[in-house]
Order: sequence, then structure tokens, then C-alpha cells
Amino acid sequence: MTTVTPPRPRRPAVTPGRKAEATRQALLEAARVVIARDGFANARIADIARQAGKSVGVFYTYFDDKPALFAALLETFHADLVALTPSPPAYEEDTAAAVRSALAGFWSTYRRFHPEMLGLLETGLADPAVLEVWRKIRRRGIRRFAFRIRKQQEKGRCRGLDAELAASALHGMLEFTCFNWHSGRLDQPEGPIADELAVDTLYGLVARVLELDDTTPPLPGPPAPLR
Amino acid sequence: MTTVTPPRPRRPAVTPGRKAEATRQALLEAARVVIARDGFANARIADIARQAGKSVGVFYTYFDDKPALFAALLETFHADLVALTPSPPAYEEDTAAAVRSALAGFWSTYRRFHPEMLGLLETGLADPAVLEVWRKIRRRGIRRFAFRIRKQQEKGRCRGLDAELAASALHGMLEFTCFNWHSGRLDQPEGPIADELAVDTLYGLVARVLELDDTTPPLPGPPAPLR
Amino acid sequence: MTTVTPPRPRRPAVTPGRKAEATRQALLEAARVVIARDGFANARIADIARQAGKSVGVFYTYFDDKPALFAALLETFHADLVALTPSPPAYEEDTAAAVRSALAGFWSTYRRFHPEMLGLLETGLADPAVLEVWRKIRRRGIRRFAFRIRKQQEKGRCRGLDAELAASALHGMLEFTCFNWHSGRLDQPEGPIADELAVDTLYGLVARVLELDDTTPPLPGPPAPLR
Amino acid sequence: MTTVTPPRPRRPAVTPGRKAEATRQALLEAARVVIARDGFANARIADIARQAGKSVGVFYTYFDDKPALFAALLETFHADLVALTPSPPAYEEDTAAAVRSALAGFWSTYRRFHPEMLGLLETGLADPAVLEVWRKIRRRGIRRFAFRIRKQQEKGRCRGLDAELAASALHGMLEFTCFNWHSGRLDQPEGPIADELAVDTLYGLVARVLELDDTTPPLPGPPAPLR
DNA sequence: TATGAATGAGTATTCATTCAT
DNA sequence: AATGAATGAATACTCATTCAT
Repeated sequence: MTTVTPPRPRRPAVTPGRKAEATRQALLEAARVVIARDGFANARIADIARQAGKSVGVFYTYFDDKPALFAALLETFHADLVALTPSPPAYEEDTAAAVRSALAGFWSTYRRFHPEMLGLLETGLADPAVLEVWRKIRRRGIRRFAFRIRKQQEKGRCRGLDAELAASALHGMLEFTCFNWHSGRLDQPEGPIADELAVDTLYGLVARVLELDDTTPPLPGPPAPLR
Repeated sequence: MTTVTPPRPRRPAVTPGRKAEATRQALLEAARVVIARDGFANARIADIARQAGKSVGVFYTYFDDKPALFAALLETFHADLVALTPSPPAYEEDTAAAVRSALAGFWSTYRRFHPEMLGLLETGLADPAVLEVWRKIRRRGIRRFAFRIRKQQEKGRCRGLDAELAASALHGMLEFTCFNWHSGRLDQPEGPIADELAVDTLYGLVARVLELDDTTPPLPGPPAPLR
Repeated sequence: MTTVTPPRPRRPAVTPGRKAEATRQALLEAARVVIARDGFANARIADIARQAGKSVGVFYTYFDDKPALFAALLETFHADLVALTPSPPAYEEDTAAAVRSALAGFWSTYRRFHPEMLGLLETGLADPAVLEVWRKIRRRGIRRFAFRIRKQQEKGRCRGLDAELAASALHGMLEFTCFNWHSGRLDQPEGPIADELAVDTLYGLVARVLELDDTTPPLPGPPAPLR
Repeated sequence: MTTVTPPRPRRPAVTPGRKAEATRQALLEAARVVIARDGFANARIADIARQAGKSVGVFYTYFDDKPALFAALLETFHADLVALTPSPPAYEEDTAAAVRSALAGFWSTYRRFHPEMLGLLETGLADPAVLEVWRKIRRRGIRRFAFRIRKQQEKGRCRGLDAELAASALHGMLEFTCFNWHSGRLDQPEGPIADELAVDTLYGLVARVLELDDTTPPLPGPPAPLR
């Protein structure tokens, strides 16, 4: 037995008034604060509204529910990642520099979007809709890593690596590690990590995997000697 | 949502009779099934009990609450990781083989403990008690990676890498990637990944970072050319 | 963005234990009391639970929501109406007596199921699921009235009446009037109506429409003389 | 949910300018559309305002609250019913024709005021203020039916009928049946009912109850043969 | 030990009503 | 008069946890 389903829009189509957009942004920003503080699952709608200095009800003027809010947050996250891409020419000119710059971009982007990343980890695997967005975000990054690996393979480097899988692993490393280091909760007994050190380290890892150093000969065949 | 549980002396000392221990194990195993299927946050006590073929009430005969159940799962997880460590001599004899074997161990351990890993990702960052266990688990793995990096540095390899940070990143890569690939939800459009391929790929990455190949000269200094 | 839909039953399939059935019945009965007192729309789950001497939560052990509870109430209502039907032979033997007895049955049934009728009127037209049950209930009664009218038409009576429509109107009269008189709220300035008087009156109306009196000649043709 | 509204002197005396009255009418009309579509309880102020092409706020310039809006609708309803009454002479001249014409009036009036009737059914029994209006509306119709029955009884017809009760039942039949047939939701599998057929049928019923046909002898005494 | 019915605190969500502009 | 963003009280619903049997 179900109640009649109103065939009319649930939220009265927020007209993009000045004030309206400001409130929406305030809620989004408040949500990021609360998520960063309490975690995604623990973030209550009421807390978010309060953090924004608004009443509970107003939340539903702008979002259908918490998942919808998170979707909005992820949208910005994704858009930012897309904007981050260095130009292809840059890669050809000085691959190492381009990679390093891309990593620096990653590092700072994942700082900005720490709450979003927290939400992805907390709910991504259990919520199909979130999972789909996360896939989209990863696909981009993985594709670029795989492209770079194949380029190197054309030069006789990165021998024996499955480009797609290696890219997935590299992307995972960046995603998780940037998140982890920014969170300051899991490892780091000695306080926050300096940006330069973090990027240097990540570059040290990625550069070795991609065999970016041209002064060293390529590594030999499949590096798995015995099983 | 799991929270810190003050250790209170409840549950009238379940004398671990045959049947009792069997029930406890049944509940633990059921929890793993339900968590893998629905995620940790979505796993209800009632579901776990039903999956175990038991009544809800009996859950509390064996566990103080949901966090306590997860703590019990993590305990086994950690114990298994400890048992996994290859003997130090093995490393000195054939480092590459030892690393490869350690990675293969990682891979299969993270398959077995997929539900636990899911729980860590979902709640670890928001629940101090869980976070502490996760830290302990990671610390072990990171220490070993850092040790290996320093060993390599003594041989003139892995120049310019911060051993601790690089180890943290490598561990994160393994942790997240094994979890991810086993979950089969995030990347993988083409079905599950063969064990050998997965381990080969991970080894390919780790071996490059550690510069395990003795036939190639060490990479030059800090590999970050320009900032 | 939607949350994962648990593929498992929402309510853990109430096993028909003794106590369980008693509680379910208590809730149903409490609901009838509260609906009769406050109306269907005003009946809060919490009130129903309290009236049953139970906590809120238990309601959801037995019913998915208020509509589901109402569906359960209507089921009994319908079953009772079905059980009410006089045997066909009775009709043939003494039609007038059989009709009168059927009306008396109606009258007392609609007293018993006053809360259900209230719910039908309040929500029936706006809730498709409820509407469907109401249709089923009416269809039965209407079919029987229409059958009787056609029987009379075979005897040259009830000339010019559309059997289906007339049956619909007669059924509506009974339904609404029994409800109305039992409610004691709308007309009646002089207190409750005696059962006999009510049934006599209803019979007086129905008998005239069906032209049950055999001592009077049938009414002439279509009784609408001028338009 | 509508409730009794204490008459408080709010709304700073809307001087009924041209535009003002137009807005008020637009809101009333919009309310009728929305109620007919969604039911009274489901009709939200916001929906009504949107349907009228106005902002939510303006609703409260013209009405104190939702009950007040419904009261305004019922006022018009009642006024129309009053205006409907055929002149007494008409009855004496040709009773059958007058009754038929009254029924036709009923039929078309209840089409026009379908939303109002829906509101009465949905809230009338639970809201004392609405109930009172409904009583007033019914009283008029019942009084006229009772008057007619008594007139017939003076002629030796309608023997054994309690005039008041029979009138209440007849009025209920008309009220409910006109509403029901106009709604097109409960019975009618074969589409809307033609006006003439509807009025013919209702007349067929009422005329039989009132024994309007002068060519047939009056029915004998109390028609309830055995109890 | 086991059962499963009962509890109730914790949250999400809706929508009539207010109010600054 | 009109606008539409904001308010918050009222309710529904969930699920970890308790407890009588």
C-alpha cells in the first residue's frame, strides 16, 4: 500500500536569485567543514545547517537529501580535476617537469577537496551512485597515467608493465596518499608534511615507476624473476 | 557508527565451551559476509545474526556492541599480517624474491580480509578507536618498507627518497590497490584480475621504486629536476 | 544520487509467535480507536503505539507504515463483508426478508468498521492503493444490487433503471448513510439512532427502489416524464 | 490538517481593489484545481500559489491559513446551493418535474463543486469547523426532502417512512453519488457518465422512494414485513 | 546460552507560516 | 501588494540495544 505519488516537483525549482545562490554555497561550504570534522556518515543535516548559520529546513530548499548534497560537492571536485590537466605540449617538451607539475596539482587539489575524498572513501563502495562518480573521476586520471606508461614503453622503458593496471595502482597511490597525508590522522607522528617534501616524494616514486630519467638505461624485461 | 568503547566488564564470562566458540565464530564470519555485501555502515546487527542463523539477542552474548565486533575482526586481521612476515635471512639472500613473496602475501591477505578493509575505509577516519588499530596495522608495513628503502640507500640506491614518507605512500598504494582490485567495483571493466598479473604489476611498481634490479646503475640524486 | 537499496527484507519476517500475533492485534485495535477519535489523517503512529501500550518502534515490527496498517484493517473489513452474504436460496424464498436481513448486516458491519470507513473517505480518493481496495469492496456490493435489480426487471419491475448505475447509487447511499448515522457527527441532533429504526428506514428506501412489494402493480416505463 | 481558527483580526484590511480581488479569485480557483488533482490533504499552499502563478507569500495576504481558504470555498458552495432552490409554486404545479429539475441542479452543482466536496469528505469528520459548515449545507437539502416526504405522506404515500431519516439517507445518496460519479475514480470502468443518464437514474431512485407516480396506488404500511 | 519481541534515542524530512525586501 | 527565502515545529522511521522467557 503506497501513498499517492505527487507528480509535481518536490523542491519548487530554486530560481537562481542572488541570495539563493549565496545560501546554496554557504551550505556546501558548511557541509565540507562538518564532514572534515565529523566524517561523512556522522555529518548531520542539522549540523550542516547550523554551521551555515541557517535553519534545518533551508537545507531542503537546495538539496533533496544528503546524497544530493554530496553529488553537488563531487561535481565541483571533478570539474577542478578536469581543469587541472597540463597541456599535452608541456608533456612532450619536458616530461619530467610536466609530471611533477601534475603531481603538485594533485597534491593541492586533494588538499582542497579533502572532505569530498573522505566522503568517497566512507560511502563510495556502498553507494552505487557515488561509486559511479568516483569511477568517472578515477577513469580520467588512470587514462592519463596509462597513456604516459605506453609512451615510455614505445621508448623501450616500463617493460613488462600492464599499462592499465599499473595506472590504476599509481592513481590509487596518489589518491589515497594525498588524502592520508592531508588528513594528518593515520600516519604522521611529526605533524603536517611540507608541500615540497610531499611532492618530491610522490615524484620520486612516480618518476621511478615511469623510468623518467633519461640518463639511466631502461630496466630489463619483465622484472619478476622467479615466482 | 562505531565509537570508542570504554572497556567495561560485562558479559558474564562466557566460558568458551565448544558450542560457544562455534557461535562466536559463526557471528564473525556472518559479519564478514554481510559487510562485504552491504558495506560496514549498512550492515545491521539483525542482518548479521540472521546470516549466522542465530537470533539477534545472542549477538550481545559474544560482543559488547558493533564496534567490539569490528575490533574482534581487526584483531584477527592484524594477527594474520604479523604471521605473514618473511624471515629476515630470506631478504638478504634474494631481496627481489623476498619482496615478491611479501607482495603475494599482501595480495592474498587483503583478499581474505576484504570486509575488514572496507570497514577501515568506511569508519577508520571518523572513529578514533578504529583509527588506532589501523595505525598499528600500517605502522608494521611501513616500518618494513622504510627499512628496505634505507637498506637500498646504503647501497647508493633510492637516492633522495624520504624513507618514511615513501614507505607510507607505497603501503598506501598496496593497501588501497589490493582492496580496490579485490572489490571489483571501482575500476575493472573486464572482470576480476588474475592473481599472477596483479602481483606482477605490484612487483613491477615496487621493484622500480626500490631499484631492486642490480644490473642497472643506481638512479642519480634527487630526481626532482626543477621545481 | 540514491543510497544503496538493501536487497534484504526491511522487516525481519515476523514469525507468527503467540506474543507477536497478540501485539499485532493490539496495534490494529489501537489504530481503530485512535482513528475513530482523531480521524485517519490525524492518527499519529506514536498515538497508536501508546494506545496499544507499546513503544513507537514496535509498530514497525508489524507494519511498514501507516498505509500498510490501513491495508491490514481493510482486509478484515472486506473479509467480513464477504462473510456477510446471505445464501442465494434465501433470496428466492423470501426476497423481502433476505434484503432486509442483508441491510441489517450492512448496518451492523458498518458500525463495527467505522474507523475503516472513515479512513476510506479521508484518503480513498487521493491514494491509489486505498482506492483499489475500496473499489474491490464496492464492486461486490454493487454486483449484488445490480443482480437484484435485473431480477426484478425480469418480473417487469424496476423499469427504466440502469441496473449498474442504480446499484452504484444504492450502495453509495448505504455506505455513506450507515457511516454517517454511526458517526453521530453530521446530522442527528437527537442522539444515536435505534438499530431497528435505521434498518427500517433503509429498507423502506431500498424496497421502494426495488419495487419489492408484490401487492402493488409495477411502476410504468421510464419514470422521467419530461426533461 | 485544518482546525478551528479563532477569528483574529489580522491582514491589514485588504481594500478590495480590482487587482486584489483578481488575485484572490485566482488563488481560490487554483486551489480548486490542485485539490481536484491531488486531494485536499495533499494540496500544498506552495502548489496552489504556483498554480495561480503567484508567490507563496501572497497567499497570506488574502487568507489567514489553509482552513480559511477552504472556508471561503465552502461559502461559495453554500451560496450556490441556496440560489439553486426552485420556487415552491413549481413544486405544487408539477412535483415530478420540479423534483427532476432539482436533481439536475444537484448533479451540475456537485460537478462544479467537486473539489469542495472532496475537501468535505477528507476533512469534514475530523475538523469541527468544517463539520459545522457541512451540517449547514446538508440541513438545507434534508429539510427540503423531509418536507416533500411529509407532503407525500399527507397524500397517503411514503407510509412508514421516518421523514427526517429518509431525507438524510436520500441526501447522502445524492451527495455521495454525484461526487463519486463526477470523480470518475471509484466505479465507472467505462468512462464518464452522460448527464442525462445520471439524472435519469437518480430521478428513478428518488421518484420511487417518494412514490411520485400518481397512476400507481400508494404502497401499503410499514414495508418491513418481518424482523 | 538462546530467542525474538520490545524499547526509545537519534535523524531525516515536510510544509504551513513568517518576514525582509 | 508581491516576492520567495527562511524558519522550525511536527512526524515518520531506523536500528542498536535490552530483557523477559
